[in-house]
Amino acid sequence: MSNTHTYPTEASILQLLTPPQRNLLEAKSHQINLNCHEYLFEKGDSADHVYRVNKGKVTLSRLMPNGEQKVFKVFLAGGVIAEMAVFMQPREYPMSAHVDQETTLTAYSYASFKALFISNPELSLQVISFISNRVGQLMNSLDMLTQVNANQRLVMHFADIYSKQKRSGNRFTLPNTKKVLASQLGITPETLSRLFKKLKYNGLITESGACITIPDFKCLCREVDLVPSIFKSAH
Amino acid sequence: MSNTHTYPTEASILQLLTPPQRNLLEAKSHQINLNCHEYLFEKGDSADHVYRVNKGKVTLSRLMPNGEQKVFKVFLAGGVIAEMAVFMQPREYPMSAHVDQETTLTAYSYASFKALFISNPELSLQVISFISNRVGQLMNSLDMLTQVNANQRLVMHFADIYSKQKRSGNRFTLPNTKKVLASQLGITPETLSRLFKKLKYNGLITESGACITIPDFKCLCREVDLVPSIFKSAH
DNA sequence: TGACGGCCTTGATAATTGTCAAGGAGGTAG
DNA sequence: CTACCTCCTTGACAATTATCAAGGCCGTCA
Repeated sequence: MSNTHTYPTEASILQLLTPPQRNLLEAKSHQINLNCHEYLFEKGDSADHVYRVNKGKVTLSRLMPNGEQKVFKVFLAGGVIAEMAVFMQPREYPMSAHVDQETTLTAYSYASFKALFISNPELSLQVISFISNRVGQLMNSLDMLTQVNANQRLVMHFADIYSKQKRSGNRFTLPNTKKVLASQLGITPETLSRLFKKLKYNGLITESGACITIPDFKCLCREVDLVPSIFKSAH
Repeated sequence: MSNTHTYPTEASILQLLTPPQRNLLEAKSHQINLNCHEYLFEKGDSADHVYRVNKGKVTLSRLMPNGEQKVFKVFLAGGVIAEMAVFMQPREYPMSAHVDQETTLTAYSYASFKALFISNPELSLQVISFISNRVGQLMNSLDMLTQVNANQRLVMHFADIYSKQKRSGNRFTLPNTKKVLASQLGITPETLSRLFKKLKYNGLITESGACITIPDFKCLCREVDLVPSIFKSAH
């Protein structure tokens, strides 16, 4: 589970900044090093910084009503963490972030962002657009997770990963362990294992290590009763 | 299903405005009347306006992969519609809004909001906060709908409604039909009916028309394996 | 090397939820 | 008043998913 190659990262607030604005932010940033099993922050901590992963891996998770730890998201190099949390009120991280390998990050303070926004009204507008889009995506996920079954969720997740990894052909790499994947899909590892088994048995996917190949995407969609048009919203 | 009494409304962007800002917006607004079975907008329409419900009821829904219409939300008098959609890119409504009774609304244009934000950087900051909070709420809903069972979702929904209706005692009123409620919870009407039946049989809730009474909330939580602390996030 | 501890898989079984079919209650249009 | 129509309920059954238990695989660490 090493990640020497970099994955394309999702859009972040940082990309809305012009080079001068970005320099201003970088000038006030500082570096952080974390060792295995350390926490970047815990749920409830004052949300004073946005972090960018330079090397390593950060896992965001939260405690569920049943007492289990649910993985919300995993950030690799390039990922930007807590870009929403610092603007929420009360300004507290809504979940915990820990690392299980040596990780280096850049920390940008809430105050720097605030200063940038105040002095750049057009930037603020872009940020409002950006976050509104995130709201739209979340509403889509919300339907997705309630209206479709586990099989369909898995395929949609494949499409999601695939669209973020602009690599050759019809292959992509699972960024996490299957246990984590199951947690993200809201199913148990056992159920996930069985879904994989069935898809492989039917020749709809091929698995070699963490690498998945999908010979015919439309065929896969048909199998699980999904219209391919859904994937326009993926990205 | 008349709604002569008003329900407390959720927080909206409009409430962030100072009186002068609000006046500016109102000056450029216009009124809209809709009759039964008319559409306010349909999914994909250019999202040029935010609407405020003055009288009547507006239902937001979207077409699911399986071809069914899923109700996302119902707005009564005071509700503010599409306050996020107008800032998304592409600027299109992500779902459809229709009315099934005579309804009057006030329409505020995207351009007016944009002008306000550009000339009031502090307002923009507040809006960023506001939307970020919405993101946090949606992430909570997301967990909720994937990690907990239908029984627990129902009880959490009760808590949500209750917290928004600051009325006497341990009673509250269901704002929608049970069919709509089932759709919002992501279950079938049949399943919902059976959940109600079981809760009533065990004396955990009493039902009289659209009015629900919960004698002992903690007891209800215990029954469905929920820690009451979850409800701090409600509202 | 061997022991331990994750993760992944598989089987057997149970719990949850959906589907299909039918009927009652209540409202509305003709 | 009657004929619809929709919502709500209930029953029987099927599909989906979780739970419990066990074993294999593959690391790390002593």
